[in-house]
Amino acid sequence: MDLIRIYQCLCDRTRLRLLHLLSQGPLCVCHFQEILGEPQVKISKHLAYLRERELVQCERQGNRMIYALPARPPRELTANLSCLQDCIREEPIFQRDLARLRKLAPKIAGSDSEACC
Amino acid sequence: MDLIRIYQCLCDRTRLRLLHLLSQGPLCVCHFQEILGEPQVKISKHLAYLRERELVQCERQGNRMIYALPARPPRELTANLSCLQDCIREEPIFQRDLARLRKLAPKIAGSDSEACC
DNA sequence: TTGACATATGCCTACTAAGGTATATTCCGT
DNA sequence: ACGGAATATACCTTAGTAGGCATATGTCAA
Repeated sequence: MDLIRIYQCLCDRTRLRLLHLLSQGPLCVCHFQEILGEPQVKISKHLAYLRERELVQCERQGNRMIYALPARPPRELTANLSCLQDCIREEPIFQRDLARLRKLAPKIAGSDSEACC
Repeated sequence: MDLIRIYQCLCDRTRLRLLHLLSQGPLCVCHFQEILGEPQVKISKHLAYLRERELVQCERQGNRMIYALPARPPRELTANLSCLQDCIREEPIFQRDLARLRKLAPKIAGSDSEACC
């Protein structure tokens, strides 16, 4: 039952924030740190949790790790992420995360080169 | 953040089955036992878990407790339950639960009187 | 009031999870 | 080969969860 793995991932606020950001597109760890304002170890551990349960993928890019939603996510994940979007539309924390993400967007666009952290 | 309470409730298989049945209508504990085929204490504890987090309501009816979804469920709950329905449509256990529920339906209809367990 | 039935609760054990601190790993540039 | 940056992991503590067994509570019927 994959569903349960998914719900387990969804029942932590930090992980919800990570997944929410990821549904806008791939991101590297330092951007998560910057947007969430949480310590590196916390972010890294939650990403590991998501990775082990295959809710996210990652790929090394030089010094950094770029995290993304799976290329072909299972139906249940897609459904739940879109339900999540619906549910949090008005939650301040998620709005704030999104706002911060948009501020970083220009940097990220050119990030093949550097411009990280 | 109510959402997290909801996801916490959703990350156990027994509770998913309970909620799934409840979205068809109210049920008493002994029917859950019969349908799920799980021990009374297990069912009862999971119902208590759901009750404490306000995902279900209950009402005494003589000797029995009738459980139901909240009269006016929060948006997030409705959304997630309908997402759940979507996701499990083809899962055998849930189909089987549903089939068993339908077999009980006649009994339940006349259950104001007795015909329980 | 007693007994039987339906349901809930207490206590125990094993497991998982979250967060923190310290340390390891991996890659880059020099 | 070395130092620094980005990220991951080990280990610890605390707290929450699941399930089982035994027992308690509440309600009815006689």
